[in-house]
Amino acid sequence: MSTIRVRFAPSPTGPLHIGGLRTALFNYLFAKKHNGTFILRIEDTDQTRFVEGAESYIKEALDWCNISYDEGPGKNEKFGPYKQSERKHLYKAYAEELITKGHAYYAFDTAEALDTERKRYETEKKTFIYNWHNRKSLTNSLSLSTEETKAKLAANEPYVIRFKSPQDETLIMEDIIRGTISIDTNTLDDKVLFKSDGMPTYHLANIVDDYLMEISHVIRGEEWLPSMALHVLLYRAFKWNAPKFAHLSLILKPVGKGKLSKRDGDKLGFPVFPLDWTDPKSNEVSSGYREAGFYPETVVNFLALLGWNSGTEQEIFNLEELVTAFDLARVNKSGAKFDPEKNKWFQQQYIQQKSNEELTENFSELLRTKGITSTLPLNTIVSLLKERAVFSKDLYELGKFFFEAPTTYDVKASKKAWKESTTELMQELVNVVKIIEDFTTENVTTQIKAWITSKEIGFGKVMMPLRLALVGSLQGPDVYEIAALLGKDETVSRLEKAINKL
RNA sequence: GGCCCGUUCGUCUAUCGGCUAGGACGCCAGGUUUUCAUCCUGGUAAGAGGGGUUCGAUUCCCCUACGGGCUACCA
Repeated sequence: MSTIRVRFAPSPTGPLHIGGLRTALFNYLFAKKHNGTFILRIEDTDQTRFVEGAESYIKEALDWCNISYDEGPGKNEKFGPYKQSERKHLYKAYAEELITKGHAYYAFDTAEALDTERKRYETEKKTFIYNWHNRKSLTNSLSLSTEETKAKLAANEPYVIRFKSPQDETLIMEDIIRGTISIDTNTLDDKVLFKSDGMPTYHLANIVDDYLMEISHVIRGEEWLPSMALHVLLYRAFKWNAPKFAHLSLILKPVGKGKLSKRDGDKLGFPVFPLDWTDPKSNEVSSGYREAGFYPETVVNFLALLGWNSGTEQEIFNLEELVTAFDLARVNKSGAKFDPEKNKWFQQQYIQQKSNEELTENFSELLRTKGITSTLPLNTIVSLLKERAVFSKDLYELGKFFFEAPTTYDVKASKKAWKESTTELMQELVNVVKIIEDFTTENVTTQIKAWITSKEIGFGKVMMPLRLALVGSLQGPDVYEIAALLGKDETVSRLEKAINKL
């Protein structure tokens, strides 16, 4: 059995998008499933698009999700460095090797010249492709004589190195997810491999590094599918064994057309980034899952199920379970729309799994930031509130009546609960409450129930206004529990307040 | 425009030629909780269209439509 080595290779041009996070996750799951190695490589060959802080953001996001890499920048650098900018010196020799072997050539066309060509083709309703059909009429080492080329190089004229894509061939390729893909090489572009600024393009750097780092499987987004032919051809030109490829479908926006974008999150009010991100130039803030209150388990689980399923009816998976169940062959071919509602459902499932202790800790911290101190048993309150919460921050809204008496009463609820005779009834209830000796949930329950029964009236006539007086609305946990937790004095005081106000 | 990929309930998906097309989210109804939420039960809703191949197609092939991606000296 050969060793499995996969890599996640983002470029640090901004915050990691959840689509990228899913690619990282699938790579990680595949590696762990097969006892392989998961590598992080930073692809920063485009200096003009470099964004400060993006690399550390990527690392932090992976870390938050518990997706740990075995090799990467600053970690276990066996095949390092793991940043392409630090590998700059490596690539040119490979590009030149290709020229020597006749698989690449120098091109001296200026950006303006190419632009003019493109425009000319456009007016003729044709597509401009730099390849076999027009190489000879453009300025490159294939159209120029050896002497002319040498002269240009000697004169330090700017040049790029282009791949000489083959003619009249149907390339048959295999993708683990998509099966057989075929392409006519005549439709291929002579892609730039080496730029005039001395840096390789993605294509060259990617292939060279995957080879040098002994990558066995390339798992990446569908946006790379059109480049697969070039990459396969490059491996062939170098006489290297190509890794296996798997192209993941994209995550689409919830409504409308197109792939999920940063804007969608802002518009529909859900995060599309793992962590908050402040753009260093515009100071614009994009909100992240972490800060929105989602658990990393939620994000991982939800993302895993977007485009993959285990074939069983299980939907809740932790990371270890995902590793065990994961199979690239069960990844879907088609794009998946992002569904914020289902995302929320996963979060709710996970908060229900949390222990009361952990949630109580979150809760007391939340109260501290709100400046609320209380002697009430927080863990009991949390256990009552938990099933109503989706995020731990909900606990505050859900339970704030425990700490402050209602100042207003929900209008609709008042109408429903507080009738003509209620005031008198509540006054009577105050006296009943006052004589309860030991103010436990049990005693409160039995004694109020006994009184209601003796009055021979419906329970709703008492319980609803009582709830309204204690909570301010017709919501929340069991009324007797609430009363017992608040204590006799507070219960009486809130009842009297309601009697005055309603 | 060209090239490549895709297409099952509104959404995520199961089905690897023979099913009353299953599950989940959402939504609706009922029950439990004398409130709300949770929970339970039930309901709603799908094979893009047209041709083939086959005894039989959601499943295999072709065409069309639609969706997506790519089409930079960006990744």
